[in-house]
Amino acid sequence: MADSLPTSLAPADTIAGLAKGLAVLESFDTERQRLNATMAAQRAGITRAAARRHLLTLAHLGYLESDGSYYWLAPKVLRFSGAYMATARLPRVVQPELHRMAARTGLSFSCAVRDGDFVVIVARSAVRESGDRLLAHGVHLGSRLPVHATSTGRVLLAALPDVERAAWLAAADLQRLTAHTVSDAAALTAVLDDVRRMDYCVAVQEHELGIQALAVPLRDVRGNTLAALNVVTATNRMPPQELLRQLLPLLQEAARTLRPLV
Amino acid sequence: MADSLPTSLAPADTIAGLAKGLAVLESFDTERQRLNATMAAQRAGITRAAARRHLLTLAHLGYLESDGSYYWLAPKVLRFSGAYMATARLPRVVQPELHRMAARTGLSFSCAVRDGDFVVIVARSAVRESGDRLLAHGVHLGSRLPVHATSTGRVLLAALPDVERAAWLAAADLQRLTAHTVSDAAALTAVLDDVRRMDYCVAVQEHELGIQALAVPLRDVRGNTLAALNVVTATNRMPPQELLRQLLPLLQEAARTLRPLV
DNA sequence: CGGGTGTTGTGCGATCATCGCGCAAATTTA
DNA sequence: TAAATTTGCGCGATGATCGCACAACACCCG
Repeated sequence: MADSLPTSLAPADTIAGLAKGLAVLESFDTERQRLNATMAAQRAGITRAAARRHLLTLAHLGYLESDGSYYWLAPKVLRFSGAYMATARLPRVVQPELHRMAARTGLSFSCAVRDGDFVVIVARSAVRESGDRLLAHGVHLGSRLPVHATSTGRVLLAALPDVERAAWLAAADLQRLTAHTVSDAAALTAVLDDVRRMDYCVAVQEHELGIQALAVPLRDVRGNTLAALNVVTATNRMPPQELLRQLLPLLQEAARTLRPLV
Repeated sequence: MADSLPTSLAPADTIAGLAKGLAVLESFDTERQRLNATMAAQRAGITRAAARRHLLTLAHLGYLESDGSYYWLAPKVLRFSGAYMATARLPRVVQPELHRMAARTGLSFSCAVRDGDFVVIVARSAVRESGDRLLAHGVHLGSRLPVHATSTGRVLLAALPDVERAAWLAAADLQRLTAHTVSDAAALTAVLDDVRRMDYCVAVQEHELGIQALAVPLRDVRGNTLAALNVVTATNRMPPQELLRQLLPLLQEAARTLRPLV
């Protein structure tokens, strides 16, 4: 139900069928992986009959698979991410730098941009920890993490002009994800002011227990913040001040190197 | 122009707007990353006016970015792959096995399924070679490789029933990608018969010079081939018979381990 | 076992979203 | 500067999409 159809009025030329179809496709997420017409209708905010037609169409085109009643995502949806990854400048130039840092430190680095209330991971270099347990496992390319509880998200929020930031904060639902999540608008504003002043952000166990992250903004030559770079570590491996001492210079250096390239 | 709109007649309830919109979204690929209304119309096989409306809609929904005339993919398209990767059983169960094999051998392993004339990479464990030059670089999650010139593709083709295989071969455009590509239907049939008999496939420099690959089918307990697992090496690192001797047992063992899980 | 209650599948006529024509503005070429 | 070409987009006609409503099915409970 969270974010279904665009709330803003359709701007002149809009294809309703396409918007609804994508709303249907978006309603398949981590929680609801298998939907029937009734559920899809609810989640996408359309009628059951319409949902059925859209599901049928998506299945016919190969984006969904179906047993007749239920539908689920087909691998064909990877086509879009494949095309994005192959063509978009940002992941292409950032990826090698992330690999380099990961190789040097043995830690996991990501690059993220904002999409509404979430950050989207557009590049990542994950390192298997001892054992093959992945840190912050389940974070893939294309993963969506809540913007208010992540180091990258806060860096991106901090880069917003005051009015936009205020508007976002007023509308946002700052869910408490762990006992450490800052879920109060005033408190978050203060945090974001800090982020602006320091030009980095540390988030300790705000999104997931046992995990902490450090992020810096990635700016282009004109000073626009295009993305955020971050590194993730287990809290029991490194105290926050070590995180800053060892990894902040590395991230800042990477951001500086990438500035003319993005 | 290649594969735009579904050629089969629309089956009863189909939302034309959605089908066209997705055709538009699909027309952004590696070759053409930035399109205007005219080009998108050509590639998607619709009129310019319609293309414009669909592009506008996609941009409004956040899937495309635009400077007013040209359009390109926005990171929001990663949402779909993120959802697929988080929910689909296949990549989830295969991924750890790929990592394990990659860690043991220092080589790159993938898992692929077929989508028409292409295989789609649904899971991958890439290993940076000495230096940080990635082997078969540019192969990402969601990458689409021609089915006839890849080890995985042939394993998947070999699993087709005779009639389907024949139908596919009759319609297929077997592009010659390197001097080694088998691009003759009769020759490919023979190759596929071999693949069936041996239950593995080696492809040496057929897709990319200097690269060879070995693939085996991944079957479920009922014997249906769901995907293909493969490993890629540089031709100058390992002669084909070594590839078979060292890596075939590893892949077969992985496929056997995964059978009850997929 | 049968009637009631909720859910699902889908045909159908009305309606409004979508169609592409075609003009005007912008841009390129001569 | 004028001609030729491409692009942006308004408009009325039309047919694709809408959701109602009924039938078929599943399930529960008296």
